[in-house]
Amino acid sequence: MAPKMRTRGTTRSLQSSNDEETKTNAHSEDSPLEVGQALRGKRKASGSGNTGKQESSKARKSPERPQYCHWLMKSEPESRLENGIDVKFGIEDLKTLPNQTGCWDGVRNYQARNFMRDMKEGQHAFFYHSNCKEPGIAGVMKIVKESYVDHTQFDKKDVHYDATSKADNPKWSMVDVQFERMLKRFIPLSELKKIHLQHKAKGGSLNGMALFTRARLSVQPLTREEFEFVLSLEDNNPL
DNA sequence: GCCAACGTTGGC
DNA sequence: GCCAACGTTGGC
Repeated sequence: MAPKMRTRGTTRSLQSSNDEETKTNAHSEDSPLEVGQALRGKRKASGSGNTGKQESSKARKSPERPQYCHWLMKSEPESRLENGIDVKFGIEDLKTLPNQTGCWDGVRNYQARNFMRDMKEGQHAFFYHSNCKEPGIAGVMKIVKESYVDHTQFDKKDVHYDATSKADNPKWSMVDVQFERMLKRFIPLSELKKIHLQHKAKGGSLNGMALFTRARLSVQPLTREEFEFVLSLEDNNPL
């Protein structure tokens, strides 16, 4: 493996992939849940799901979560220490890994985790730079391995070690991502925000973009329309 | 199951 | 560095 670095909290870190456990498959049934669609308003107390277990109640019957096939994943491109460890991991760092591929570990938020569990091989995700001088979308990556157990949850030395997660029932998952390309130009959050506001007022593709409606989620879904709209901005002049 | 306290995210 | 937004925890 390789280096490892992490991003904050829910965001991720990475290391080269390799699978040790390819078969682990986290997915299992344990499913997830929460949220997805539900969350509408504010978080309802019941939590959204939360902990892996409780959702059981049957409340949710439907395995029906809307099927998304495009994603946005946040990571911090600038150095920042968390428990003495640098969590920096920008798109340039991903390019540096063997095969330009790494595992997106360190996600410790159930909604974000569940979105990763929904990811399918071959789908695309934007690499978003957060908590930095110029936040925004830097490039595109591809999901190259579907969700499996995030080993960092059991590593006491890791920033995202989770003492509450048991080996026989791991809480956290990760996927492997491969760098695909940089955007032709960096699309800053400020520009996306202006467009979002316009679209909210008069209609448009970025009307309900999760980046604004669920700002703190580090792994979020995009509709095809949103994904394509963002890509179309590459050829425009900055707003 | 409710909800106040607490912790984290992440823009600014 | 500040702090608003919001997810999580835990008492009751």
